[in-house]
Amino acid sequence: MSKAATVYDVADRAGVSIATVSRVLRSPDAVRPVTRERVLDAVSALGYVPSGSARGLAERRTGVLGLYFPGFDAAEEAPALDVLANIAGATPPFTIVQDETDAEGEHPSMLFLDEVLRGAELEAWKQGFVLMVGVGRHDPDRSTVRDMAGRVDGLVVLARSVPDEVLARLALRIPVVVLSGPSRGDSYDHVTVSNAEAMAELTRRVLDQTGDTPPVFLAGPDDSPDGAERWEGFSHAISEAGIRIDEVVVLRGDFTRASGRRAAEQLISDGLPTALMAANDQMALGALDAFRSAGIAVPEDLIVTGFDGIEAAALSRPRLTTVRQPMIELGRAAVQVLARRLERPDADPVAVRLPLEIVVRESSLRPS
Amino acid sequence: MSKAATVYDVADRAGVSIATVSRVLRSPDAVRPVTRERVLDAVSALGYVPSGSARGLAERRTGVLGLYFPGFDAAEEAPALDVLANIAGATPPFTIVQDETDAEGEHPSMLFLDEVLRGAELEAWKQGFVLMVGVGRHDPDRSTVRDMAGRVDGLVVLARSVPDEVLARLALRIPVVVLSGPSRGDSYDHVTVSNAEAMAELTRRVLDQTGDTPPVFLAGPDDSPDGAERWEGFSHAISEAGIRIDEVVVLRGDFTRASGRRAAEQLISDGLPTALMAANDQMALGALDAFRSAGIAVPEDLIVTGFDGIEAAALSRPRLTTVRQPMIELGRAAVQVLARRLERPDADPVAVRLPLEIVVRESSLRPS
DNA sequence: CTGAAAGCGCTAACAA
DNA sequence: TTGTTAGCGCTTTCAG
Repeated sequence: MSKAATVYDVADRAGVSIATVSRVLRSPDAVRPVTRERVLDAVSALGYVPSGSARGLAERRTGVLGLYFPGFDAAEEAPALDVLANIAGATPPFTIVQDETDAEGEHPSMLFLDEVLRGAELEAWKQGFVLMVGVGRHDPDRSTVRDMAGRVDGLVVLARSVPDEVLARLALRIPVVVLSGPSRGDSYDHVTVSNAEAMAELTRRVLDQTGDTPPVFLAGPDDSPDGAERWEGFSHAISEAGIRIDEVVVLRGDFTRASGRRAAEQLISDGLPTALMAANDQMALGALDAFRSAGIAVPEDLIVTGFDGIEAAALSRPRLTTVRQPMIELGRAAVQVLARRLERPDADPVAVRLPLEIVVRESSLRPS
Repeated sequence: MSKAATVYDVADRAGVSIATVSRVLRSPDAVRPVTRERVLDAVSALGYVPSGSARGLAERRTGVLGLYFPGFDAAEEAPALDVLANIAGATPPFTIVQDETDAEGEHPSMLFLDEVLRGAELEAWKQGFVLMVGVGRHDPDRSTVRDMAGRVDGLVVLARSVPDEVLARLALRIPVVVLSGPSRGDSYDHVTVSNAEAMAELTRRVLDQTGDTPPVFLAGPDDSPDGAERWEGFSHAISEAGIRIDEVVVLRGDFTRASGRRAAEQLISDGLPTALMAANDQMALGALDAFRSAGIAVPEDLIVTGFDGIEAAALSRPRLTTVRQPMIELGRAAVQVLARRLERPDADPVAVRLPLEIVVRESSLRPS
């Protein structure tokens, strides 16, 4: 790690000019085989690795795509993990935990982002890009995202993770794709899902079973755009069925399992509805927990539905009816749109809307 | 997105030199407030975003850390997803799936990497770095990782994802941390877990219950270093108990749930052992599936254990006894070690070994 | 086929 | 406090 070799070092050693070194690396065929060999020898002898910065500067492109997520809110307080305490031998190689309690799986939205990231990764890989993942800090000026914008060829941004005016500025420099959230008539490319439509359909199906008694809606935090769209779909279907919206009981949670549990407990003491429709799976699962503890049978006593299609929803008892987000596809689509934009910089902005999948499972299937 | 503004543009517009522009951005206090304001105005007026490449070149550091993973083997054949087919309105907003069968959750090692990535992300965020995630292609020359190496300040590499000689060359240019896998006496920093010791302990505990009848071992693919270490721990405990290794039945799987199921089916027809110890959770869960179908009771009829501590292992019935990898901590530790190395480039290489957690659940608790 | 030289956009002495 | 200037390492005409 002394001092990294540069083109000059390689050129010297091979007895050629730096231009030739560059050629050998970029277009090998434009160089006579003997010369090429000499250069390649020098390259490996010196352990030459080209500087991405220099290359990026000269080429005016980096081959890197960026993915920007909002910050780790909860994780911020994660313990400070002191690695140095674990230098080999300093700690026992394992610990033992007896019979721990049922898994909670309380990573609210991170699970979602993990999968989106995986999809993005996959598609970036296919398209020959590397992905740079940035996580928002709570800087007033959003400098992280600006930093990223300076080092990538294009940026995928999670909706509402960046203030509009900052986004507008970034878009001046590189193509930006907005992921999820409402697709407004702006000039960015968008990749979204049809939250409202799917929730409306799910609601219709629940109403088919419950008749005219409206389900209770368990909403998310009121600053969540997804939550808002889901509510919109729900209320649309409700009105459509001729039920007055103000007859509907709406409980508010915060997308965590605990808040679902609390909501269910409240219902248990206030009197059970025919159905509970939650704005996400975590809350629905929490409710399932509470109902089980109280000896209330789902779906016999009431129907429960979720939204998102997280893995735990398929593993619960009863398994949870939900709407599956195409998380991997969202990531892939975003990168694909970005790559396309890079090729045709002035095509019209596109709004890609991926289909959701309504997954009907036992939690909503009332035995007749 | 016309032509991105540069320092020169900003300087012109603000009527100052480029040095002053740079100063305003790097050390604002070194500039008279009025001048600073003028520059900042020009910056926003022009939507100036500094070029990371130029900055990186001049500063000789990028503020980016790299994380390199081996390629998507299976995913390679992932469907080619044609986004353009989904331009808004072109497809139905949702589809409906009735009563799908039990979730498979067949992302072999990706789940592991997801979590490691999340940990790395978290720590990078804390330390003020951005993370660049690269996924290996099957290039003969490993150009992806070399490309990455050229654009980051330090690199975390998953063990065995990069040939030794390539790694050695990269390490000439930037610090490298090797994640997981055996920590040999090389000059890199290592972050690993104690696979063998934990597996040995788990085996002892199983033997406590089964007495001298040796468990069947369900191994992973033979090119997996983790798998090898686990086998090593298992066989160590076996010998220690005075059992001859060649008395042990070893089945080989490929870490997938399906292969676990097949192994279990074979046992069912060949005759049940007292215990089945799998080299990872996926296979153990597959075995659980097969036993359940066959009406065989776990742990009453035989004990089953896994390894890794994936979420599904906590949600199965019976819940699976396993050894939990500190995946998030692995990612965090790797980044932390890297950051530390960046500060003190010539400290001795460290080998961090994180403790595993043996999680005892019902699948291994024989009722007495 | 190869070399010379002009940038790419920014930082950091060094002067003023 | 501000400006001048010399790189940082690489790509890419343009000559030869």
